[in-house]
Amino acid sequence: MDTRELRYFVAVADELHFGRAAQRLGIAQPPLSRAVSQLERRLGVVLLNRTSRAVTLTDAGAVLLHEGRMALDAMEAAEQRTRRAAAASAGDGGIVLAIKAGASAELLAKLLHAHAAEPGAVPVDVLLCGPAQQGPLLRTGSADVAVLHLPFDDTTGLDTDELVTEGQVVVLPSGHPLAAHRALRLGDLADVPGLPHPRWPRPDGSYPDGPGPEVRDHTQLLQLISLGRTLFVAPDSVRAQLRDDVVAVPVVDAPLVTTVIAWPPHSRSLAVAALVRTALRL
Amino acid sequence: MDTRELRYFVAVADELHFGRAAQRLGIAQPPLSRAVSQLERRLGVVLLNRTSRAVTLTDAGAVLLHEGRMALDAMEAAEQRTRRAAAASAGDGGIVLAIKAGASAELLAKLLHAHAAEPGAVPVDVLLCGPAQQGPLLRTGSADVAVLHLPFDDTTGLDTDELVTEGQVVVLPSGHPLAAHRALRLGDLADVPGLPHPRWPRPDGSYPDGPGPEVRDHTQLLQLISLGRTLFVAPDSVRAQLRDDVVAVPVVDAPLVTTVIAWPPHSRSLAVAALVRTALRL
DNA sequence: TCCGACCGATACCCGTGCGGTATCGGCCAG
DNA sequence: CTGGCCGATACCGCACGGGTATCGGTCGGA
Repeated sequence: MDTRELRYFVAVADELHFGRAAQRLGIAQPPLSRAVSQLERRLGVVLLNRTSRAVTLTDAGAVLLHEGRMALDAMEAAEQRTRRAAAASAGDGGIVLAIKAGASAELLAKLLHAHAAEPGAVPVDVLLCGPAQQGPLLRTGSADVAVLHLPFDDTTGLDTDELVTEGQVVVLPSGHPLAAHRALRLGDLADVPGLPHPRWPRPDGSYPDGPGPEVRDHTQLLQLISLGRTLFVAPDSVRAQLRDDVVAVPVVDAPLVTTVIAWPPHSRSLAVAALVRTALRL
Repeated sequence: MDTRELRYFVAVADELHFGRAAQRLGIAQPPLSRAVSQLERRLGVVLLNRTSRAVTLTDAGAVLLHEGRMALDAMEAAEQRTRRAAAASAGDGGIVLAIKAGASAELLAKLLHAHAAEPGAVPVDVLLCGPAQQGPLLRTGSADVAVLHLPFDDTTGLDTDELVTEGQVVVLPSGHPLAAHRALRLGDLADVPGLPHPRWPRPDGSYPDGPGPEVRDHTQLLQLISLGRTLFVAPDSVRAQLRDDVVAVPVVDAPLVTTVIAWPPHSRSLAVAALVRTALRL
């Protein structure tokens, strides 16, 4: 199977529309139709049910969409890591650590400090990324190690070690009535008048519908909270970054958040192994 | 990156010889040279150091060999699983379980029996394979679930659950002086006169050098043992399959063998999940 | 009921690029 | 110094991918 055919099929399966998929791929529609039916002929499997009004996935098509995405990720990972290996042996660039921007700041600082103190430590490039981006970055080879947070991030197919587990707090405007409580429950936060939950961008950049404000980063978020426009549930450790115009109140029934360090399962990099070892000693 | 170029590069990196690699791929040598240097140009990375007498891998080339193998496995897995998904929804064929031929026979029988008793159980095709083949079969999508044995099999990149842990025994001809012992150590078995360790075939079918007899399966092996030509160290559970012309003696310092059930980390198959659940209940 | 819009498939043409053969250039052995 | 080995280069023919034009089928609205 060819990557081209697979990329084409994934685009069609995503869009369920040959025209839009062709546009996304930057080609015309007829070659796309041809390539997909050629793939079906090669596999001997019907992947899509087409009518002139709708395109739907068959069971086999759903499998290929899922498995094919992994395979394309693996291809991209091979390419990225090869490029980075070449850059590394040319002397510039070290290993890349991906972490959600604004998360586990203190832990990250301690980790980088401890790592730098090791003899023969490889330089670490920190890649601050959006929510739930660390896993894909690892899987596509754009990063060598990542810090991620269960149960939010998906670790399937990655090797991990646990670093810390913590409860969650809700961050509220300091003047708000709820801020006076010693503890809260998720039910108390579901429909607070005037404090809707914020809306984060999806991977494709669009925002879900809802009443809350659209946010892109933590600075923006904290400002919106201090303005009394929204609230925010996050792990305990965000407290270290809060100023006194906002208040953190424990949420007793929020799921525990486990911070883990993760790497691709077949990693052979000694540098990654050393960094993980350092992290586990913290 | 194209699968064709990657397959070509992997072949050259394996053989470290363009001519042999071309032969293995079934093409002439010049297109192969061209494809590999085109890949290098596309990546902007030197993968091979060539002289007219020898070809060696660069660091980046070693990375691409490793990562590229994984990526090609993933591509093949996508293809295989799609084909099998189509066959499954056509009604024929169930999930494929890979297990080393002759290993954990009793456990396998219990598992299959328990699974068959479940309501709505999917049929299970058992794929008996050679040593250390289960991992690759899972990774290339030829199997959905496998039983493997630590520390012999490589589980990197697979999700696993432990089933049982057991010690090892040495299987000896019943008349042999060592057979009278209650327990033995690995050191006692290293150089037993007249009883060299058997030689198993490598994945490519060739045999390593050594004094022991070449063996291909357990029947052959047991026959050679009863003939007094070799001995064999294996997990406790092989005892169930022994006849009285051979004797099993515990090896006290042999590594413990853990039997695990494994599946690809991103498996979404409910049938696999059900089989794993059944296995854990045993 | 019919027309128009939408959507995927088909027909046909053109250019890129893959694979083949022939040959070159460098390197070690005898 | 020469023959043999090995990878690179040169050149050619054809298959295949991508483009435009068009068809066939289906739904919605007048």
